[in-house]
Amino acid sequence: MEARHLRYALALAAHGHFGRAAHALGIAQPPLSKQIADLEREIGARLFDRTRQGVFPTAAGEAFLARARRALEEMTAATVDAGRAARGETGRLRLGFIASALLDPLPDVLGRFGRERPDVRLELHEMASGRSATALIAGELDVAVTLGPPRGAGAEHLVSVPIGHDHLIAVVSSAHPYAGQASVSVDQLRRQPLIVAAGEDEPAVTAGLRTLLGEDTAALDGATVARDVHTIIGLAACGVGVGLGPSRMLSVPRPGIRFCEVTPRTALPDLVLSFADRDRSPVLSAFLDIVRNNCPDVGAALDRRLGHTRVGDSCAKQP
Amino acid sequence: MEARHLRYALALAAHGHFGRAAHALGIAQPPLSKQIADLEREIGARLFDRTRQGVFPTAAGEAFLARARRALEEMTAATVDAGRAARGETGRLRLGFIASALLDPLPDVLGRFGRERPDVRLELHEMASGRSATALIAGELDVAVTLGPPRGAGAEHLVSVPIGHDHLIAVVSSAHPYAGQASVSVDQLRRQPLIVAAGEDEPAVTAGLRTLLGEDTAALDGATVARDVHTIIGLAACGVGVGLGPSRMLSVPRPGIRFCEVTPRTALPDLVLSFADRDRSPVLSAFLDIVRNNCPDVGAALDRRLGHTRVGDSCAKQP
DNA sequence: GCCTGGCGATACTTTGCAGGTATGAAAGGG
DNA sequence: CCCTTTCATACCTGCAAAGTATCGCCAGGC
Repeated sequence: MEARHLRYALALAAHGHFGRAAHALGIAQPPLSKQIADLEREIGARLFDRTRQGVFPTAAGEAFLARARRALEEMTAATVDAGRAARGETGRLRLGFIASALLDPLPDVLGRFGRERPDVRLELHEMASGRSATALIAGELDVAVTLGPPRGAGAEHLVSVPIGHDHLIAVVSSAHPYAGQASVSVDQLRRQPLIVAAGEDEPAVTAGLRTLLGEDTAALDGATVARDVHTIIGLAACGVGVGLGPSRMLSVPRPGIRFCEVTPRTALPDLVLSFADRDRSPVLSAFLDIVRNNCPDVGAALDRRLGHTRVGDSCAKQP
Repeated sequence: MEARHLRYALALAAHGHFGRAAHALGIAQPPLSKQIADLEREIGARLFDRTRQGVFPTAAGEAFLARARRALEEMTAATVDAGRAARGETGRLRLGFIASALLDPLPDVLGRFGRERPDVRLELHEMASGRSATALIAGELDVAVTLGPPRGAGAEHLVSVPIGHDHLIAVVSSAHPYAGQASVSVDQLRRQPLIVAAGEDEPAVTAGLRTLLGEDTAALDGATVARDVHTIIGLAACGVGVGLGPSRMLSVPRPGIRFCEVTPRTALPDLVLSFADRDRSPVLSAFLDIVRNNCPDVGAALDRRLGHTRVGDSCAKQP
């Protein structure tokens, strides 16, 4: 049975007349008679009563037509849904991100994306950079925002572009001795309990801190390890010690705390956006477009990485 | 788009390999490639990613395949449903019947029918014979059980067979003077208030009573008209008068009442089953089969009426 | 590095069937 | 009783689906 048979049967039922139904279908009457006859033979039951007063569906015909209508609806919906998915209007985007990214670039990007693509399901997974990288390589994520570019087995199949620079700053309670200072030195830091958000899953940050503090591993090893920047700020506000985190923290001012620069100024690993280089998903491409529009320099970096293979070509029509 | 395209796309997705999918479909590989290419061109989007590791649906492909699966399911369901409807396993039977038919033939017939055809929706409409007849002619009923064969415009297109004979009996309260009698005479009836269930919608019964009681129209005109036999019995039990009704009433014995024959014995119009002679609905034919099996003489009458045009031929396969 | 094998795409041929034209058969209506 | 209407049948044509042969491409192995 072919879709043609369904269309013909529905037209015949709608017009109640072979000649008019055939005309509406743009074919002659005999082919319609034959197709209906073929259909009835295949079904093994008469679907239409041919009377002088017109052609009417039998009970079997009514049952058939109800299903036929739904089948054709599904078929047109298949085309529509596929088109929407191809244009990235529907689908899913699994994003892994480091918590601090929620401070600066993500709110804008996710807001725009949600507004532009309301029917795309955004799956947001806050995780450390190392876990994002492995999940991305394993195909469990579509995009990742990490501190520093992903490393390790499989990372060569990822495209990574920096989407934000950062340097280290300190945060202390307003009551802290350093609270009035514009900046704190490395020596001052060594003399205080530290609060950092750098475990084994954030190798780039850990390495940066180690370089800054020199061989004095004691200061770092004794530091309180927080899971994210909000915890750093919270602990610092309690006076537990000096919090060390990305300058992105400045975007969340809060009473009872003070921020200080760290001298010497210490660059942190870039905030990096990564995705599989084979991934031509239109949803991903829409996401990248938004990231591109959000910060022009990122767009340039993206274009450099992707060369002339524009993401999104996969849904282009043939000439 | 044709159903073929859906089947091919699903096979390709299932096998992840053009060659094997084509083999499973019983065609060669190039036609499959072409059909998939045609489909993708029609949709305007690539549905499958051809990689070294295999052929995988894109996001658009996944959306398409989900709908395609449902469309094909609807199509097979269309065949199945049509077949069941053609065999009379599903559908609807609208039956109009006179209330007294519920005393004798209907309980058996409806019980069997419900057991044999559990998926047929039985629509039961208790109504007077006249209304049944007009509803049947208007196509609002499929079968009718009436007192006497339907008459009037359009009745010639109905097939009617008697399914039960009846004669008039009387019913009185146990306290009634006639209660001890085996039978009551016409003279005795004329001397008592009567209770009958014969209005203008039951012309055959009214005519029968008028013949019995002769020119003394007063007895009949003054009679209480009940809507059904149960009301006749109820009123008679209250001592309101002498109830006159079909002998079928005997099948509902009840304390506090007595039944008496009426002399002379007076035949009532036959209980008649009617349906449109053009109606070849398999559900109707199944219903008639049950009626036929329930009482052999009815079967013979049915066969005589229908001649060699067996009901149910409409769903026979061509040779 | 080159060969080889596997896979999908392409080119060309064949064929089956959808669709067109002409006509027949049956049943109402004037 | 003929004529019209309507669906079915017969036969022909052309397109497109399927088949055959081959190409191009990439990967993996010697």
